[in-house]
Amino acid sequence: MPVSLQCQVCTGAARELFSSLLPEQRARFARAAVPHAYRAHETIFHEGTPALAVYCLRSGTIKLFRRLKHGEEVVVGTRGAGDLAGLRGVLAGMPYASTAMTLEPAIVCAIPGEIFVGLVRENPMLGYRILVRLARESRLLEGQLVERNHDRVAKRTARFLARHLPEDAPSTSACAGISTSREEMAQLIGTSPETLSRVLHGLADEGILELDRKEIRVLDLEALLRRAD
Amino acid sequence: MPVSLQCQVCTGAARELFSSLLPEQRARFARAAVPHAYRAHETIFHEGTPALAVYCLRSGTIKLFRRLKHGEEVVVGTRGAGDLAGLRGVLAGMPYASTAMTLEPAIVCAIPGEIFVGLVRENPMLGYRILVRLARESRLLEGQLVERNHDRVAKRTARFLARHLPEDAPSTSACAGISTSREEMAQLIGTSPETLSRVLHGLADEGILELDRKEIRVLDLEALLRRAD
DNA sequence: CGCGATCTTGAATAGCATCAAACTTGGTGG
DNA sequence: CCACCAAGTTTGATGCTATTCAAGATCGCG
Repeated sequence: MPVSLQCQVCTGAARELFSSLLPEQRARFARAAVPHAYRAHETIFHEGTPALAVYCLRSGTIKLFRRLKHGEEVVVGTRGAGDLAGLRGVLAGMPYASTAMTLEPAIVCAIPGEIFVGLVRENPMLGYRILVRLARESRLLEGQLVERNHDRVAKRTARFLARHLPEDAPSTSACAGISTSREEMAQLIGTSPETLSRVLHGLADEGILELDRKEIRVLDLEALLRRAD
Repeated sequence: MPVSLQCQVCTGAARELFSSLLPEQRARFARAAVPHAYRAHETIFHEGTPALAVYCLRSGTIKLFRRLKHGEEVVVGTRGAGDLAGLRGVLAGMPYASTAMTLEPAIVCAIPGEIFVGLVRENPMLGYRILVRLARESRLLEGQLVERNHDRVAKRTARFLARHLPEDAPSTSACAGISTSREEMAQLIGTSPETLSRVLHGLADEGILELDRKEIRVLDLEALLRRAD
């Protein structure tokens, strides 16, 4: 798949992150960064392989997951436009701790680790911004994994739905923008497809949702949010 | 409890972390840092309060935990000599995500957040080292929480015991340095005291451990490690 | 020696995964 | 246009792990 993209040093959502780069640094960045258009369900990097690059999402969504010995995939996070992936591996100088895979078509810039680290080390402002971002991300990760340990599937599902409502959601009748299969949705919530199905139909029976193979409509947002908390 | 300690800018395990400080910076650090000797089970900072300081452990051990609505404590990590606590809150400019409490008597230096952030921003080498540390810590956190989600209590217990063996452990007869009560040990493993008791006695019945109210002796390290994996 | 705290043991139960079978749905080709 | 197939989804039945509640055992300590 030949790509005729050129890295503008993230004109997108990550622009501010890199805004402190000097012209020379910016040029170095742009020269080294390799953008690539991925289709849905393509792997960007594999758990356990040397962390050679940091990936910057210009568009699309990806999931990060670990594979257990048993073979099962555990999703540890998702990233969207403007987010970075593979950051920790590169900084720690260790292999990637998880696999990154696109959930939808995505445009992703690969920034070689050495270049990235070089820029971070010589540009304190960039370093500080990365630090803040990593700190925020780490807090969030902790919260999500604690939540997954201690909240019931029903609650997590409600929260997941609430998080994926389109912005322009009318308060009583919204449409969850879930493009993924039930299998994948179950993974993101951290449960099995069967259990998810039961929970979803439970909510439908109570008139909170309306289910359709392709779409999940929220009929009673109030009630949904009540369960999400 | 009046303390006559003085901060040497961490002559201990965290020394290398701060080794890049220039004399003036080092002096500023030492002036601002406030060491304090805590007894066991004292709270260093509370979840939800503004993150005003980074804490650097000179000696002792602490646990970090979140309290759920239900009232239950969820341990999200432990820190020992040379480790930092409260780092993410200060960097993210957000309240502490967890509460820090000593498990044993500990000597801990409080470094005001502004001073810490100031030093990090003006000393790229320090910033980079903090970054690497945070990246490592975050990977570890992720691994531990995933493990807690998907490994059985028996396995986690075995791992916990293996991690807490004294260094000079003879291969077949070691003594786990567990000073805490069963209640606390259960918290650290992420289970209930009752379940922990059952698991421990299960291992004892198989001749892997020998239990005593005050001490846990490992009789068959091989077998223990086999269960830990 | 007795009392309170901690630890242990037992029984009942919740929540979820798993297995397996029925049921949709969309696509394909006759 | 319809029959059919494969993939995805739903539903039911069952089992397992760990929690919870409750009662009993043990220890340390006054």
